[in-house]
Amino acid sequence: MKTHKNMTNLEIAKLLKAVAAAHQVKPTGESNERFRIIAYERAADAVEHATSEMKDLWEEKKLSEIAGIGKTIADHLDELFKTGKVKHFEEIFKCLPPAMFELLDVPGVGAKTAEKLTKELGITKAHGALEKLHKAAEKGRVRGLEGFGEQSEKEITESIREVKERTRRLLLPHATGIAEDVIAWMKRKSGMDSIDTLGSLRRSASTVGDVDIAVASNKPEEVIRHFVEYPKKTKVIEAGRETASLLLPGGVQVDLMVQPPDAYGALLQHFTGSKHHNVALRVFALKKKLSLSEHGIKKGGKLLKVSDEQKFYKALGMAWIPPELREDQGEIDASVEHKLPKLVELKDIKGDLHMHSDFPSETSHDVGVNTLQEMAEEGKRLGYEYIALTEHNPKSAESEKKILEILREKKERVDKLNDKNIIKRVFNCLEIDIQPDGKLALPEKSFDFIDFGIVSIHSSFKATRDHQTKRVLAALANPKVKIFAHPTARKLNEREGVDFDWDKIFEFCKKNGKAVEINSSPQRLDLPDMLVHKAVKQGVKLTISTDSHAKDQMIGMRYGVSVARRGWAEKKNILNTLGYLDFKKALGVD
DNA sequence: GCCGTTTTCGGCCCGACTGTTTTCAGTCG
Repeated sequence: MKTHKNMTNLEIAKLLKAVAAAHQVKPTGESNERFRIIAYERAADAVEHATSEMKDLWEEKKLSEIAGIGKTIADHLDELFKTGKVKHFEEIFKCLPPAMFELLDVPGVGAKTAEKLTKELGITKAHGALEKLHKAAEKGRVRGLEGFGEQSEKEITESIREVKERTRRLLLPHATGIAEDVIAWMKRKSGMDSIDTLGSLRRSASTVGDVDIAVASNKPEEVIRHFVEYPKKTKVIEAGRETASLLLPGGVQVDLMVQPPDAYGALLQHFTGSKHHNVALRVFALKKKLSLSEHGIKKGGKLLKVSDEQKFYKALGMAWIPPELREDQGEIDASVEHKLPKLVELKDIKGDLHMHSDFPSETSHDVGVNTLQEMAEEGKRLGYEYIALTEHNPKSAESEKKILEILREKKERVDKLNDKNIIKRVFNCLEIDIQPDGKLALPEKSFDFIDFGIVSIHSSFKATRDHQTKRVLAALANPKVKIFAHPTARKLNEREGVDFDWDKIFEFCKKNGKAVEINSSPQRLDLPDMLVHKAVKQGVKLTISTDSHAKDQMIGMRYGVSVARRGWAEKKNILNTLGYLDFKKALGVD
């Protein structure tokens, strides 16, 4: 494992996973070995999902604040950031081929298998390790090894191909669409008491791997027979008595699980996850001498079947936990103490504050496809009291005179639109670029022509955390700027978000009455849920908006609401749940 | 190696599947 001083969270996570794997392969014989492995895996997981870069936390001496990182690993990371290496880790990796850690990415290959393969096949270097194993398996050199056979060789070949072509994770709306279509097909058949999504889809995570669906029925064979007839399938992967899997175009896998109604609650709970939630829940249950599984709740060796989820949680002495919260972020304690948040709902939303009409504002970014009026009418249809039209700012290359003309023209058109009283208010706004130096891409006089501005980053994603933080704070300081839009600027499956000092940004927003946006567009879902949770804890006001470039995208508000819910947001945390007058007052606009 | 309203020592989730084996280890979610 190569290490250096500026390792990213992803690289550090991989390093910690490698340490765990090394311990599995080279047991020291100590009795706590098993748990040390688990501890390193947990730490790797925590680093991978942290909302700040470890290096930044290290500079602030806050490494141990991450759950799963104790004194020992914090010390190792301290050494890593100071010297670029960790002596203790190097000692552990000694005599192990670097190639083995690359093979861990292959599904079905764990530490033991990886080590055996690299040793037996003479693959040592990390670079190109996957290709070498792939070739060896294709040539039939794996089947002869002890503990391997034709089956496992085939498995390896297929898994590596899968890794190479790994279809990216599905975006939430895409996965939702697929699930809704499958569910509609299933409902054409009678004999099903309930049907629900499972897994990350049911928890409304931003991206989804497989689409998993649960059915309650006393006739599992019939349900499965109907399922495998799903017209859009490209292949039936497997069809057993209680489970079946289909492959859909684009490599999307849909799994179905069927249980009788009297055991459905345990099934639903178990396969909704998350893994971390379930582990924490079982630890909690053990203290009450209860053992949990997908089959039900065991007490003194006796299995209690559970028909619905409410009963499942009630049997543990807790309130039902909304799926969005099941990430082991404190929801179990909150549930026990009956302090779960009352999560915001779609019907609470009173307006959409980020959208683009076809008004020609001479921008260098995309314009929308619908007129100002069409956007307002769609807002009315969705039951909103207000919307904000936030076209991108005109190109800075235009003369100031031209820019002011464009903005005067837009203001007139919005004024006229407001005279028609389609909804209570159409706010005349702009989405303004935050330039690399923190200046806004708009002449000062322009601000007289708008009700308020939302600001966002569309370039210069790479810079130090300190620089990026100052950049945004400078932009937010403008009194007409009210909302920080798609804050991290991440694009799911495409680019990581910008690294900020969130404590500073949130503190500034709270103090100065600036709101932070949860952008609902499928590729963004930005602010990410973990940071929403942080913002909620710090008392920062949020908005949920769609960033629609066409009126039919405005329906996507539900996905932003999902993100808010995953971040523990209640109605009171979201500014655009307020009625028109209260909203105006809260945002400080006329 | 981590962690703490039953513990600063002594615990640490549960079950299924798979392939290669004669009774189980490794991996996964």
